[in-house]
Amino acid sequence: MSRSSVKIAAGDSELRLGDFLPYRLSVLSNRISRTLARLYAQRFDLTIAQWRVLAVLGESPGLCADDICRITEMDKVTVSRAVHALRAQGRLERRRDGADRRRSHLELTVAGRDVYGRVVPLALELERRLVSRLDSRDLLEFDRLLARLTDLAGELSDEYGSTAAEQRP
Amino acid sequence: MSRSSVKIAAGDSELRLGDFLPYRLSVLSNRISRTLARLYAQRFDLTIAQWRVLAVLGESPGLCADDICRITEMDKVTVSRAVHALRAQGRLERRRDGADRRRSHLELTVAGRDVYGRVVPLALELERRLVSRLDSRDLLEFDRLLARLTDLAGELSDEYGSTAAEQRP
DNA sequence: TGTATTTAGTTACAAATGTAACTATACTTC
DNA sequence: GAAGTATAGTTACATTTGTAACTAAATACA
Repeated sequence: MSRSSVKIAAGDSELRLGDFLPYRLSVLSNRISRTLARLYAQRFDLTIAQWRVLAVLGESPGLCADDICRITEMDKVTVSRAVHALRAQGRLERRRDGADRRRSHLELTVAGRDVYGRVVPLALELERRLVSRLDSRDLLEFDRLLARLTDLAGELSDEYGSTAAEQRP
Repeated sequence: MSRSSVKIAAGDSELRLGDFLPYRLSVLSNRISRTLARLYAQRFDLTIAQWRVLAVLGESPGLCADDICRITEMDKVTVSRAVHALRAQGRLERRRDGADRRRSHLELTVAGRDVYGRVVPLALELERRLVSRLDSRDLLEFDRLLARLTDLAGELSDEYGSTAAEQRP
């Protein structure tokens, strides 16, 4: 098992992959994402990216692709492709902005809202099943720490991104 | 910002992507993974998969590819490719098992151990910088909940997975 | 003006990843 | 010990995904 009960960052100079936080987060996130992806793909013919675009537009109709990029942290190519796919499926429409004609406002069609209405309960159910076995105090705590770490990871990403930019040929 | 302080699974039937646990975990994991991937790629010409193989073998020399699959939760194709790349880079050698000749035991070369020795401190440093701003009680708590959720996510994945396609090995 | 820069979004290409089929060896059981 | 099954690992193909270059429109500014 583990060297000690404090697995993360034990001040050690050796590494155990199984205790390494980035790795452990990736395993958790992948397990959940794979499960969801299977659900979306099998029942609704949606990828994760398409689902996210659908989710954002279901919540906030009329956003443009760039808004979705910022909100979801997906890059613009990913969003562009998801939007195209959803348009091809007749689940989304776009309407050019009158003032800025580079921009298009995106909205779910009736079919899009229908899928949205069917996916959301399943997604929430999966989330509920995942967390229902934590007591509410733990859940609240996890929620808080997750938010905090996400902020910290953002800062860290900025630091490393700018300083390590050209260390190697 | 959020509807309430308890963001996750508030018993609601509406979904806010920004509060949705699978999404939030994915954002956190991706922020960290991107940062690390950049680090590994720029300074050591390593992908995440290659790094993981390196990490496992640095910790436990002589494992075979299949052991690495089980330990890392990567699939065998991913591992096979990472092993090939590391061999091509002269960072890893394999030695056929005498008793079972389908199997090869994998070991880092001198060059491999050298890279390993240089990556580990950077990886640990990144982890340490990430968590150093949580107090140790919070960290311990996060550690515990992360492990718990990962177990639960495994169970959930099995449940959802078994309904349609294949079982997990 | 008009020229340069920025921004929204797309296209084209390259790298990575998953699925499935395949090879080779080992194991089981009759 | 032959025939069928299981396992380790690879190859081939299809999808997905990221990177970079591009188009078109808007903005800055000289």
